[in-house]
Amino acid sequence: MTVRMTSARKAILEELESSKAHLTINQIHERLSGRLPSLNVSTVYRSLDFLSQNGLISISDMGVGTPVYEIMKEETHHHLVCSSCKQVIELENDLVAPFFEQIEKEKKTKVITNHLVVFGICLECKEY
Amino acid sequence: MTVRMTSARKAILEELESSKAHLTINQIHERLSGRLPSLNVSTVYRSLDFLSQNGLISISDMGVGTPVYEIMKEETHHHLVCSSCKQVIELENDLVAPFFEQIEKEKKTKVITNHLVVFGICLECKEY
DNA sequence: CTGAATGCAAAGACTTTGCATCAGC
DNA sequence: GCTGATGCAAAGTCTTTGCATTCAG
Repeated sequence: MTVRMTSARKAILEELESSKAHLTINQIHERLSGRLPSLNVSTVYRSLDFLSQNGLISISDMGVGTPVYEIMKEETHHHLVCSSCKQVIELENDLVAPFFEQIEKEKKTKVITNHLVVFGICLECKEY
Repeated sequence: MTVRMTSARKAILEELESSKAHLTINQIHERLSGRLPSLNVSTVYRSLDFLSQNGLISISDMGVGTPVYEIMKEETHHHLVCSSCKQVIELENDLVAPFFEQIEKEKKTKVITNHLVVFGICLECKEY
């Protein structure tokens, strides 16, 4: 079974790559409908399945109801999402890596959370 | 607008309390259909909304496709889910608390992740 | 009593699937 | 040219909603 890099898959990867964002299925479909007017939602579903199965993209739940998809990078990256204003704050790897190492050591597991999401209340929202 | 502790809401809370588990909407509905045969799924949806809005239960994504619901406890609790065999391993609070404290200090936020889920590969699955 | 919560059925949204056609390789 | 991927439409699943009825306070 040979794998084909089709225009749909390529377009999805490019969109996720260039936008560097977490996108929902519908956002991906909308954004691509300019370039690929006949692109069907079912193809987006199938392509996202394919790409995540093959480790090219990752899936996270950021608390918006549906999963979001993003390009899989070498570097892990992590976010703090404000439960109140939904703002996304970056958590530097230096902050998270020691925690993961600790888990791996104590639990003898390999952590593969490529994108950790922690929920909280941001500074601005705390003040009101 | 007065709040009513109805039999549906009470039954859901009791079920989550006694099972001490993460249950999906359907699991909750099934488990209660013995006690409340006429309980409708739509009531389960509405009740879970209500209970989570009011901080009595929490919602997490454990990677099973649908969210799971559980009783909100004073103590936070955290899990490592094996992406391969789906086994759930507890992460002691002692392991996680310092990490959250670090985030709160550096980001000046309040972390309210009551149930952190980290994905990984467990010891057994690593060996095969 | 009163109005919030429920049951029911219907609508809506989201996701998957079968099959003929298309297009990478 | 093969065969995997796509488009389309239809089916399936999950979730929400309107409305009459029920029941908690």
